[in-house]
Amino acid sequence: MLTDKFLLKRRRDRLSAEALGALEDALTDVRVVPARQKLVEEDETVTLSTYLVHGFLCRYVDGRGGQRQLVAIHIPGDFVDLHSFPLERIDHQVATMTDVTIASVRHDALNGLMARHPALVRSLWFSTMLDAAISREWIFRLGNLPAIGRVAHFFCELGTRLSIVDLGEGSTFALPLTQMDVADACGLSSEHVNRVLRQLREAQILLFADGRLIMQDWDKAKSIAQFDQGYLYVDGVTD
Amino acid sequence: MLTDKFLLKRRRDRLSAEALGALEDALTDVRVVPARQKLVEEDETVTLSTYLVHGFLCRYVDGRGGQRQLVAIHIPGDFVDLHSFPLERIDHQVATMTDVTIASVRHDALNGLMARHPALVRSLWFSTMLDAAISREWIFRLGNLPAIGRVAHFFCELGTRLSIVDLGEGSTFALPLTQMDVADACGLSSEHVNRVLRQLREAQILLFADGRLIMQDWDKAKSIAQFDQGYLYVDGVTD
DNA sequence: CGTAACATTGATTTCTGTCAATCCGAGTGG
DNA sequence: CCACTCGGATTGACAGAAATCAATGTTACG
Repeated sequence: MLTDKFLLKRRRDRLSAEALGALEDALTDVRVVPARQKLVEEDETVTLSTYLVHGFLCRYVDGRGGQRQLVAIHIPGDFVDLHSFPLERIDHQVATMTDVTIASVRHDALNGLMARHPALVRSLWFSTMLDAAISREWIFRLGNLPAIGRVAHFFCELGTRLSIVDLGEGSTFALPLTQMDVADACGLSSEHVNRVLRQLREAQILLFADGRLIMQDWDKAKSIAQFDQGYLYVDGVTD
Repeated sequence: MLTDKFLLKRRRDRLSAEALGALEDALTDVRVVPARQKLVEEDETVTLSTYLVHGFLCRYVDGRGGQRQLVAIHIPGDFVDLHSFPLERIDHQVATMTDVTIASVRHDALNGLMARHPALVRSLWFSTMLDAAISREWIFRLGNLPAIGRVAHFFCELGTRLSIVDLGEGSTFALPLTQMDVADACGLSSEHVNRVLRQLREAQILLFADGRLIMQDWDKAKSIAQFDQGYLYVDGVTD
């Protein structure tokens, strides 16, 4: 099922099998898109939303000087731009980071779906609020953490999110991003990210290379990152 | 009416008079709270949401070192923590910045309201998505702008938002924040904010003193801030 | 084999934080 | 009415973090 990972461990059980089935059926136009392609342009009026089945996707804002600020990273199970459903227009770019498999839902189909399955409204709204909670944490990361903390926080978040949807084995995660991507997410230069990654590697905290993230010491990483997964709203975890 | 400013110039007309009236009626417990009080604590389970009638309010995350990172500022007409309705728990603190007048809506009342007025769902969801769009812009501000740009961007945003709800006269806005508040929002030290404010003042771009913001040169301010109000979703403005 | 994208390292500059001191205005209490 | 205090604003000197600039290395791939 395409929606296997949708809200996994995040109150997924509040959705009836029927509602989930209806959502699954509304997902059409499953397709593969190659890495590094723009999917949606800023200011576009949007009439459908994208659900990510496989691969990594990002949303970003372009600065004047050609810099790029990532505002979100999406992993399988995420609705990428569901916020465009209430907003109707999008204020940033959406692009693939790796080869991805995506599916689409037409906004008019969503309207019908929600009318028939009221519980779905809450789940979809909740899903967009999860993204918002993650955005807030990114604000904290950028505003309050030094470079090493930002990078550690970024990887703590992604490791945790990947675990939630059962991607990764133990502390090893497939994460085929470049150091430039990490830099764009953390508001740092790629050179500095490189230096920080060396520090983290030498301190045996985490290893990021060859498109793989290995969390060697979660406790130390969380401490440096001031990371607390509460904002990810995992079932049963308040922490 | 309490809800006079709710979604003003933001598709407010999509709400019928009945729906808006029902929302107004659901707002109870109108009260005044003094400046610098916590309203909601992190990790609290929340059963009601706060609507801001008058004054300024903020949401923030505490860092380990006692630093404070603002993640949102709210002005009259904003639902402060409507996101707690789908999330049910809150992952940050809510506090007043000035004396405020607030009203509350019980979440169970919202459920009933939404059942009777389906259009209200979209409006409330939209309102939380506006907050999310602002969060994304804060990420851009913190990740990509130098100090002077961050401060200018912060004031461009607040000036624009205050204009939208008809607060402020011309380019003058009552904005009774401290330099420390600005620092906490922009991820800077208060000393540096002070220096940056002097630069902006000497360049005749903007003036922030005595609880008042005066935008002297919007164009220059927007340019330094790389500010584009598209993300505020003002009716008819795509810009 | 050559090229291009990405990673790595070093030298230097720039920006911003920290520390320390002073200033100012609004209240407060004697 | 005036000294006092306190929170906030201001300024300067200095230290530290991260950007920038410049090379070099490495790998994958056509």
